[in-house]
Amino acid sequence: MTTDTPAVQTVEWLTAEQQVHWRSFRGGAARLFAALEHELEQQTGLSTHEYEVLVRLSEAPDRTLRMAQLADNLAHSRSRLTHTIRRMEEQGLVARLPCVEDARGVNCTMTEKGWQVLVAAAPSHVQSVRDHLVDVLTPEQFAALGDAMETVRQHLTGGACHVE
Amino acid sequence: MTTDTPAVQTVEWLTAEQQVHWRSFRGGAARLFAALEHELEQQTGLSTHEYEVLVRLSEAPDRTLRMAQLADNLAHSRSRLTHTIRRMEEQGLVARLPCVEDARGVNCTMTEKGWQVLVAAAPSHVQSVRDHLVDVLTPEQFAALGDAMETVRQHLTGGACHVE
DNA sequence: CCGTGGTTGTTGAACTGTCAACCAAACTGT
DNA sequence: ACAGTTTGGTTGACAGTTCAACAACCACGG
Repeated sequence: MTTDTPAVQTVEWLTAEQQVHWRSFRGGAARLFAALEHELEQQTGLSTHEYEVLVRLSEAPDRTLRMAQLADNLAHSRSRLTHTIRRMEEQGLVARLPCVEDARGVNCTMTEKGWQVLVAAAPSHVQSVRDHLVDVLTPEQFAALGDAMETVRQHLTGGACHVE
Repeated sequence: MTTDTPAVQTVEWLTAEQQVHWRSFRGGAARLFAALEHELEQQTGLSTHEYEVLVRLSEAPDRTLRMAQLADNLAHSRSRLTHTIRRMEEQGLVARLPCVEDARGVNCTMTEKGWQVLVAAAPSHVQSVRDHLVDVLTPEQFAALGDAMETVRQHLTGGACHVE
């Protein structure tokens, strides 16, 4: 944006080429995530959010994480996570335990059933990711995609973190 | 789950490197879209879905599209679009008219108010896209991102590509 | 020790999206 | 002409998300 132009348009618009790329990105990402969500749901009964919860827990020490850490990992709001975990607890996939060091805290851990469900779900999900993303691109394209989005992610989480 | 999980399955897992890229992509895209959604909502009161509806209509002949075309453009379900359009109609942003050629059809058109709202919203949204995506990457990175996701999109839509 | 302010997590209401059922109009084949 | 099928769009119930308010707890300075 220019400093002192009182012109009608102080905004720097996207070039035609940039707009094409932006729309490809938005449209492609939306369709990709929708397809993955749909296939995971059909094949395993899990939503991608539930799946991600199980993945994070499976990688944590004692397969346990504080609610806040889990929320940060997933970039979900606290309340959203509370609701998700309550539903998963009802299904027996996870359990909540009070946190010893901090009485405010809640430790979320995955149950044996949760582990089984994850192990059963992972193969088909990985296959979906390969089918619709990894194997569709050249290794160089896929690596470039990952690198670019890592830059975007770090910029969003490092720099001026918006309110909320 | 980690890639060196005992592979009982015959599934081809992601390599460690692929997994890093996949997670960067998923995490970066999720945070990016969340940030854009949040900023657009704060600055203009529109959701990104409503914004996209207005964009598509603004580009169509007579600023009018059939419901099904709009739904396909946005990759939204019919019922979702019906709900969205009903809400936007209540806000006076769009209007629905019966379709002459096909009595089943409904033409959705944007009102003058809808146009004004879009014109007012576009600059800040474009700026958000620049701030969090376009200007964070090199032009080459951004172009590669767009190209890769265009490939993904075409693969998912069966190669049938209507220009967005 | 008390109070103030920040953090952690939950709750319930309002909103948005999903899914299946549905109606009406258009095509299809006989 | 007409039953059967397909397409276009809507509806209502349900599931998931957001938002603001809240309760409980920590941490730090009088």
